[in-house]
Amino acid sequence: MKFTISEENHIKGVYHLQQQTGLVNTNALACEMQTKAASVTDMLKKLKLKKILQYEKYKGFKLTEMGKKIALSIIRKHRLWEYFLTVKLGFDWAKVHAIAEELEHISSEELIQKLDDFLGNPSFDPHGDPIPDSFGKIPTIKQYNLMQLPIKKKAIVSSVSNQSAQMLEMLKHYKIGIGTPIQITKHFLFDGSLEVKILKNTTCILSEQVAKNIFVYYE
Amino acid sequence: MKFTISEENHIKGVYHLQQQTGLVNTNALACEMQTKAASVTDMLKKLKLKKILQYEKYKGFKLTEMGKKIALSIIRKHRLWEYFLTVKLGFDWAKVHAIAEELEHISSEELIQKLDDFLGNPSFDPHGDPIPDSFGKIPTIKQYNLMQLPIKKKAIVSSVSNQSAQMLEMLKHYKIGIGTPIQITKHFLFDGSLEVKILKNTTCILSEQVAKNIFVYYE
DNA sequence: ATTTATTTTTAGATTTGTCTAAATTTATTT
DNA sequence: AAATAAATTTAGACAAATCTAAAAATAAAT
Ligand SMILES: [Mn+2]
Ligand SMILES: [Mn+2]
Ligand SMILES: [Mn+2]
Ligand SMILES: [Mn+2]
Repeated sequence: MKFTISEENHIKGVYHLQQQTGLVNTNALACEMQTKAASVTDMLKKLKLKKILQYEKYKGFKLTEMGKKIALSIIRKHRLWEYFLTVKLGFDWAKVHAIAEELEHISSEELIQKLDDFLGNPSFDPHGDPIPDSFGKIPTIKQYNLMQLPIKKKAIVSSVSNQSAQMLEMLKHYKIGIGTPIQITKHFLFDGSLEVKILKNTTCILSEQVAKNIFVYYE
Repeated sequence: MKFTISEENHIKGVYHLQQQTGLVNTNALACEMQTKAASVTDMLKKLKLKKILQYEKYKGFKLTEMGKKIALSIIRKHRLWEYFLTVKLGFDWAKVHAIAEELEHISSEELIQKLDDFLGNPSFDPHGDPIPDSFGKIPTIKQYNLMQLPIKKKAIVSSVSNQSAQMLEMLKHYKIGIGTPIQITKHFLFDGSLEVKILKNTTCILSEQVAKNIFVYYE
C-alpha cells in the first residue's frame, strides 16, 4: 500500500509517542507533528480506515501490527540516510535530521536495500539510535555519543562513526576499540575536550573532534 | 523561493521542451507531464505569477532567466543522484531515472554540494547527459553509451562509469582510455558483445558488460 | 471569407491536507 | 452530583492540484 508524506509522518509520530506512553492521545500527536488537534482527528480517521491504527473516538489510539511495520520501515530509511549523510558526505550530525526527514519518503525498496549494503549494514545511526533491519528488527542496546555521557558514568565503546585511517590510527594509539570500558573524568569547557579513563587505569585527553565520533552504551 | 514538487516538475518539463522548440505550447507540456491541458493552464498562471515563465494566453510560453536557473538546478540534482545510484549503489542505469525523479526534489543545497564533491564532481550522468555545475553551467559535448554507438561511426572515448580496479585493468589491457578513438565494426546479437577497432589498427571483442560502462562522443 | 477543426482557456467539481470556531464528550473540582 | 475545565470531535472554510465538460480563441480547409 502507498502512503502520502503526511500519512508517513503521522505514522512515525504515533510510533515514537506510543514507545513511551502505550496509548497516544490527540493533543500529544498534534504537538509532536506541529499541527492542530482537529487536523490530527482527520488524519486518524483516514489511517483507521487504512487499518494502520486501532482508534476509538475519545479513547486514544495506537498502531496496528501493520502500522508498526510501516513505521519501522520509515525509521529504517530515516536512520540509514542519516548514517549516509554523516559518514559518507561528512555532514555534522546536528544537521542530518532535517534532511533525512525528507529522504525517508523516497519510496524505492531496492534503493534502501542497496544503500544499506553500500553503508555496510550499520546498526546505529549517528545519534546512537538503532537502525531496524529490513524485517523491522531493532538492535537492542541504546548508544550515546561520548560527548553526552554523564561525567563519572561507566560505559562501553560500541561504535565509531568516522572510520577513516587517521581516526583508526588515533584510536589505536589511545588503545580505544569496540568494547573498551571508558569513563569521563573531566569535561573542559574551553575547547570541549574530555579527560577520560580507559580500561580503569590509563587516563588521556580526547579532543571534542575525536570524542563526538565515539559512541558508548551503559547498564 | 520555494517550489512544490509539482511546480518543479513542470519547470523541468518546460525546460526540456524549449530546448527543442523554443516556445512551448500547452498540449506539448500536458503530454510531457502526463496530465491534461486544463491542468497545465492552471500551473502556467501560477508560474507566471512567480515570474518563472513568460506566458501570454494562447501564445505559448518559455522560462524566464530565473526559471532557467531553477530548471538547471533541478536537472543538476537529478543527474547527480543518477550518478550516485549507478556508480556508488550499483544500480542498472535503466532503473535510476524513476528514483532520481523523486530525489531531485530534496531541497538542501548543502546536500547537493556535498554529494557532488563525494562523487568527484562528475560531468556526465550514467546516460551520458551533462551535469550542470552549481552555477548552472553545462559541459558542452554529448556522450553516448558505446552500446548505442551506430556501427562504423567514428567516436572518442569520453568516460567510463565503472572505475573499479578490475575494469581499469581490463581497459588498460585493451589500450582503451579517455580520448581513445574507437569504432564498432560488428555487433553480435547472441551475447550483445561488440567487435571494435581501436586507434585505427587493433581490433578486439568487448563483452556487453564492459561496453555498457564506456561512453563516447563524436563529431 | 466562411466553415470546420484544433488548441487553449474557463467554469465547476473533487481530493487531500490543513485551519478556526463551535459543539460534544470526558475528566476534574468543588 | 453539579459545575467547571480540558480534551476531542464536528462543521465549515480554504488552498493546492487535479479532472471533465463547455466555451472561446486560433489555425486550417474549403
Ligand atoms: Mn518526514
Ligand atoms: Mn537519528
Ligand atoms: Mn521529479
Ligand atoms: Mn539521466
